[in-house]
Amino acid sequence: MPSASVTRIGVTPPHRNDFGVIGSRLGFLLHLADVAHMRVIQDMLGEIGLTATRATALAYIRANPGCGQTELGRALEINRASTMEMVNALALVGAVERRSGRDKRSNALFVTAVGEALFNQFDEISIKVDEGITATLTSDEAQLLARLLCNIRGTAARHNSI
Amino acid sequence: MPSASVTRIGVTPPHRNDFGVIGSRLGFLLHLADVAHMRVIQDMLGEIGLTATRATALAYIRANPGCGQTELGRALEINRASTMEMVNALALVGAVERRSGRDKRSNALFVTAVGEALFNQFDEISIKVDEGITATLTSDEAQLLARLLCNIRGTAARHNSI
DNA sequence: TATTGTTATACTCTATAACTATA
DNA sequence: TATAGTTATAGAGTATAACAATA
Repeated sequence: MPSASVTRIGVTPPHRNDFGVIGSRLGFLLHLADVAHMRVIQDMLGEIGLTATRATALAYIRANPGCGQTELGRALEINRASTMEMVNALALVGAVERRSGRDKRSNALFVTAVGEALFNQFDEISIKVDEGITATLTSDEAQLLARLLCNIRGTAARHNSI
Repeated sequence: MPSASVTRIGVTPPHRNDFGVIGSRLGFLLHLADVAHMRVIQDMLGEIGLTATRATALAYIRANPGCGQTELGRALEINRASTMEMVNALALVGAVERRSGRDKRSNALFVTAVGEALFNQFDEISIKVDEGITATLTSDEAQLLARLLCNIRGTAARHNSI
């Protein structure tokens, strides 16, 4: 997954693990859940040489072959300069290729065979981690959770774009 | 809230907003929701001169007056060196005080009057953002969501500690 | 020996600003 | 004028490693 910052919140004992009134807020719980989840993801991705951002970039390029860097950057919500460095990192390991794009300014990005293999490893990790989440849920709950998370994102995104 | 990294995922048009199979994974949706939510939080906290990590530190010290730096660092899941700098930042604006601790090695951290006022502003923001989340939910859903998020965190945290 | 705080240093990720070339 | 890519530089946040004082 592309990388913005997952603000950390307390977990590891020994500590009193008490944040007062803040500790019961839904937004706080959402963040705690995501930080713990992202830590698992990052640890597992680290073993195959990916970061969450780069893995998401790989997924985006794979789903949108021939996309340009600017478009990728918008999808990942990072600017062109940051996108540049990230594509460089993926190109360096041979996972992504820059080809000539629709005009002489733009690149067209493609996942290589190496990148495809890397993506498959990422996908396995993603599936395994998701199984860890859904294991604690009924299938109704999983479906509801997906809907609620989309709602939260939609509400927040609307706020962000105003 | 203390700060770990919220890995970013695509939001802003124009882009095809398609991450393929990854896009439907619960962990991915969880992260998208949290990134959007944390962006709102960080923006609002920025207006009162706080970061999410520092605000959470403030909440922890307030809930655990006299706690030491090491304990705080464990609660925030950052190491002692990072904790040092964060307490420095809070002390610099007069929100937190270091007093002598239970032995001559350790500090005891306290929220000052300035810090209390700052916390109240943080709390207002936290409440307002949470209202944005719960506005899209029934109260049953909100309660369920809280439980599910705690489950996810618990499962992931267990994984992290092995 | 272990713990607490501290300092110095370095790394990662992202941002800003300015430049080139195309459109 | 606006857009795509690029480069150089800087900032925030965290980590590692080493040190002093204390337990």
